[in-house]
Amino acid sequence: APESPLSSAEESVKSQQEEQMCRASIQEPSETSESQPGTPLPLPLPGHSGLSIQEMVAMSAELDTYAITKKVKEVLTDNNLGQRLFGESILGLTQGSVSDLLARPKPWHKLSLKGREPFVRMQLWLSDPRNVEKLMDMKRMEKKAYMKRRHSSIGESHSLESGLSGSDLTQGASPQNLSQQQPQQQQQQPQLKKPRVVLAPEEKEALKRAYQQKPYPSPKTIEELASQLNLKTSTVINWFHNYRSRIRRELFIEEIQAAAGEGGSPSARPGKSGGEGDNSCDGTESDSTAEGRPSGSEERKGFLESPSLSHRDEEAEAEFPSASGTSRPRGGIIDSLFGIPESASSAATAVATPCRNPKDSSLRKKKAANLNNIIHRLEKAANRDEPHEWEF
DNA sequence: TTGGAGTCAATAGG
DNA sequence: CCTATTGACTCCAA
Repeated sequence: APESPLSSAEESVKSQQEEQMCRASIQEPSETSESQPGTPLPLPLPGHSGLSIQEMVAMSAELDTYAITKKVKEVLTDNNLGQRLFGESILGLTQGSVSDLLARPKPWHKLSLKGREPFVRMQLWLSDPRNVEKLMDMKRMEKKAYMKRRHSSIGESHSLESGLSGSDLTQGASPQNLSQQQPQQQQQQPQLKKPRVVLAPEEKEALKRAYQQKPYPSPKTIEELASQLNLKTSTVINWFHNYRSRIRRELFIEEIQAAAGEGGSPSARPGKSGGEGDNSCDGTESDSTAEGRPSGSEERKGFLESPSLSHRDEEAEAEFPSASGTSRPRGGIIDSLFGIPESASSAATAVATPCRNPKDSSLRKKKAANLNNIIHRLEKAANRDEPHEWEF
């Protein structure tokens, strides 16, 4: 299949590390009748023990999320089973979420309890000898139901029996309402559908540039960006939330890959071909970045000092220092971010550190993002009274 | 309130 | 059909 260009060192496909969960010795507080506040998912999960998924998640040993997703993808493709079916019936997630999860699994130690749930379900599914068979059955039933519906005018749903039950209908769909919209709304449908904002490439570029200047823009900056780009403030805010989150995730992935094929030659991200020549940067806005605090009681911010002319690179561009690694779950919490003057107490100092090495800027950019994140928190903490322990 | 984590769900490509 | 991307939302913790 069109898998990655870089063959990550395949670890033994054997991932059978399962069976550590399950009733076993861990005695749970007996009945613990109290129903989980959560557990909205009606997914009964293939029989298996009588534990709830959350209980299993809680006592599960560390799982290799990368190996699990790799195996799941393999099984699904080998059997022509789609993500939608798998997601809705096995994980209780939608197709898009499954795609994301399978393509970019976060390392186990970075996952919250909630985030681990899908992986535990996947592991459980993988260990079920009849997993494929069951899923195929469901697929057949769906098709049958579909055909029926298509034919006869009325189609009622059945509850699918068979061991697994199926999908749920994620409720959700809470009514929206909200705000206005740009001069652009005219839906014939009785329901006003929000048009779903689609940012233009130049808008994304501008946002990325803004992000490099300030990963955590102040409300004022956000306001400025929004008006300059003609976007709603909430859109800009959401964009920053999402971008930060996604950059962070990519860092995790590299962490995993690096761990997998340590020795080696990480090689450089292929990056696509250059593309056009424009790149004159600042085609539209530029300027900005003003934000002058009259009172100046704030900290001073100095972003990149040297304009340099190293701007290019597909994704966006950035010349940031590189720090290696991030954090380890156990052991040294700070095994990284060296190469940077510890004494550096401001974002400007760290971020502005030049780094002559025009290679793999993508990687560097991500690490820079992480660094910025750390810096942001440090500054925030410093601003507060007692910054007990920081954990990166 | 702000930011992070997880997701949803619309939509762009195959 | 299916999968990948991504703006927006919900829930939660600080």
